[in-house]
Amino acid sequence: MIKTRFAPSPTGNLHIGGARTALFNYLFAKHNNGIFVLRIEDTDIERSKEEYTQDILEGLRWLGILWDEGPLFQRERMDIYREHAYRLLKEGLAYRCYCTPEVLEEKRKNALKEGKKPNYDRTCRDLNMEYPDRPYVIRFKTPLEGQVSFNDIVRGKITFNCEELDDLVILRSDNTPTYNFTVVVDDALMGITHIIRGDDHINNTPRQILIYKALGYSIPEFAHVPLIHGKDRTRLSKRHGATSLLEYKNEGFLPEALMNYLARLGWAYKDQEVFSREELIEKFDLSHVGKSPAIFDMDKLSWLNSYYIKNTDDRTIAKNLEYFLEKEGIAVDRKEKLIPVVKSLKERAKTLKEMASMAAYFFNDNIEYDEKAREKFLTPQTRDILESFLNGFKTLHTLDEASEKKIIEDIVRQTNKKVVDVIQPIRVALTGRTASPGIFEVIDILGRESVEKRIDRAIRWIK
RNA sequence: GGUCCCAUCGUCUAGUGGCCUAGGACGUCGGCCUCUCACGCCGAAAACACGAGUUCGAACCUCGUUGGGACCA
Repeated sequence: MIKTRFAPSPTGNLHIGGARTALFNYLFAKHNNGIFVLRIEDTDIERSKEEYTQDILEGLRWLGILWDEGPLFQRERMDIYREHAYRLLKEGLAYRCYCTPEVLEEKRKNALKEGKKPNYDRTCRDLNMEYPDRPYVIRFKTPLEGQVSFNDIVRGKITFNCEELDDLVILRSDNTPTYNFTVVVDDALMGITHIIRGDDHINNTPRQILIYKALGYSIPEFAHVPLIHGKDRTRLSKRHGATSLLEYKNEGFLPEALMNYLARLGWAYKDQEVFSREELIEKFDLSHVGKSPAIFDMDKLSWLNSYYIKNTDDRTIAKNLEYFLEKEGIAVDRKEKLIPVVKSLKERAKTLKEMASMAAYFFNDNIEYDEKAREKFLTPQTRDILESFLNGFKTLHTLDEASEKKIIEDIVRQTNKKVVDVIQPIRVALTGRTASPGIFEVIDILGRESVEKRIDRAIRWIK
């Protein structure tokens, strides 16, 4: 049974990179009918915050990355780590180190001065006595020589020399375990078979493998996926913009679009660009994950989002639109307008937020005129056009495009103007802007009463 | 600085020794459509980092150089 996990530490929001790591783990597990576990690595009490945990959980739920087990919290498992640390101590695979931070700092400086590596010099490794009254840390006994290598699923064989690794601390003097130790204990105990994580962890892997071996647990498969970079080609961080996945939600992105985008960042399936969740699960594999870092490209995300807006059913979009309209403070009193509005706007909006701002004028007759639009199209010269249109419009028994068109064509003939010159003032009168869906569509959505009210208001405004 | 990793259009990528005159997508530019704005459609520019080798043949294999990144300090 395949088992993967996503193990963020709640020291920050869930960002794009973390979300993609989670996604790959989720897709790989689902593709193989396996289990996806969520584990919160909150051992760093200083920096871990409850709000970050919430952000992570909410972000994953929003994206639809649902976990089968968890969330497990490392803070509740401290005793387990301690037991493991003392077990290694008892078995002679770890040792007590009494060196104080000051001494260590001194040693590090000296080593550096002599041009040596600033590794711990293993003074306490072969100490055969205990000092019951002195504080100590527990260090792992790293083999003095030999190599550790592993077969990374995405990168192939990676080898490290043991001399490069020093005797890392597994339990601090305050009795708290360290990162490289807790991950191993947890992954082993939870039966994780495939560890898919960012390649910033490659350097940790050999130490972890050594710990697996010392503990007598079987070693999982590793797959290190490249990090996501910002435009400046460095690791994605706060200064690259969105710090939380939920900001994308608030900006009006569809979770399906973001998931699709994230999946294609570092992974490809031939020439295919658009994937539903089901298709991703069906087609995802680690062998087509790339090795080089990918740069986050807002333009492409934007394109995918508009694609998904166009191709998602109207009711779903309408529900979202309503949410965004209300968030912008626009009361949606006439809900029956929602679907028609979506129909005409889904081709034009790149995000739901943008759609809401384009939809605002449909829901309130007291529209605001865009300044430039007003100056250009609501003038004494266009008043006649508006009046003619209003008069003609009032005589209509039924509202249909053909007869509305006829009114406009008549005005065109009488005034000797171009169609566009007649329509634009009407458009501004009805929407307040120079750009909108087709004028007959707008009239249809607005309905007789609103149209007359708005044209009339524009005429009075000119006077 | 040490260790490890990486390298195809601006960006995401296809490519696993002959199918490559290097394909697709976003973006850019040009055109068509058109009541505005979009959508859509058509077209264009745009890449195998460099140098050696292996081979009949290399984007693909090997080595080196250069560049980039991550981790540790």
